[in-house]
Amino acid sequence: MQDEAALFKVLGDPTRLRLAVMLATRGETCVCVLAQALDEPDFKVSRHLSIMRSARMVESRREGTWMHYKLTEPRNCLERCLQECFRDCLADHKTVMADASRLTQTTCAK
Amino acid sequence: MQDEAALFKVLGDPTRLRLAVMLATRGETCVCVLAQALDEPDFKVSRHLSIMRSARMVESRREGTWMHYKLTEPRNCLERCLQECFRDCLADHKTVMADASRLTQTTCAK
DNA sequence: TCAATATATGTGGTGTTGCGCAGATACGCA
DNA sequence: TGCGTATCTGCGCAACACCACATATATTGA
Repeated sequence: MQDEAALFKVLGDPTRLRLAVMLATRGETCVCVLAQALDEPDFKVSRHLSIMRSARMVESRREGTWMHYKLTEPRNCLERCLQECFRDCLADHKTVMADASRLTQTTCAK
Repeated sequence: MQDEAALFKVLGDPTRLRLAVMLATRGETCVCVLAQALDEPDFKVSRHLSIMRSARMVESRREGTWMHYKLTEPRNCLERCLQECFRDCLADHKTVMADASRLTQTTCAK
């Protein structure tokens, strides 16, 4: 049960929950875009993403200097359920909408 | 988003997650039964239940010296989704099964 | 009123978490 | 090789979380 609780624990921080919903609705996204969306310093976003990665909730892909993050494929019922949750219950949340609208660019500068 | 994260945070502790699943599958249950099922001291179970109640995740009903707890009716999409999660994804978890089998009585002594 | 039972809470100790800052690292390009 | 941009990490601090123990409260029934 430790592992399952750990998943919830990761989502128990507002910044990480916003990131999770963002990735669920947008798919793979790079750190600079996420930081702009959330209006938080990049080191903070980066640190939370690394916590999420430790829990295998997200995975990263490097492309030049940019790091792209996405949700991992759900590997069991619980992970599937939680991702549905992000999309079905949280995507239209006020804060999430504000995060999305804060984006002036949909991808990082090339 | 604070509120939503707070919900996840409550579930981010193994003891509370076990309690949540227990209540989801058994319905209203009294503290002594929960403590026996989880094989944890009653003051610990009681304390975690009170944390869950602060988050309005459970509600209590007194009957004599006993306190019965149950999950609150879900009040939005997220709460509904999480309760489905308890029943559909976590009810057959090894730990939860062990909790259930540890019960020699299905209700507290009368 | 008093004892017994069930449940809740105050307390202190210890470990964990989130934060901002500063500095480190990684990569691309000149 | 050296610079600039993007990202990550070490650190110290303050706040919080969980635990076990002891004590308090609530209720019933003698």
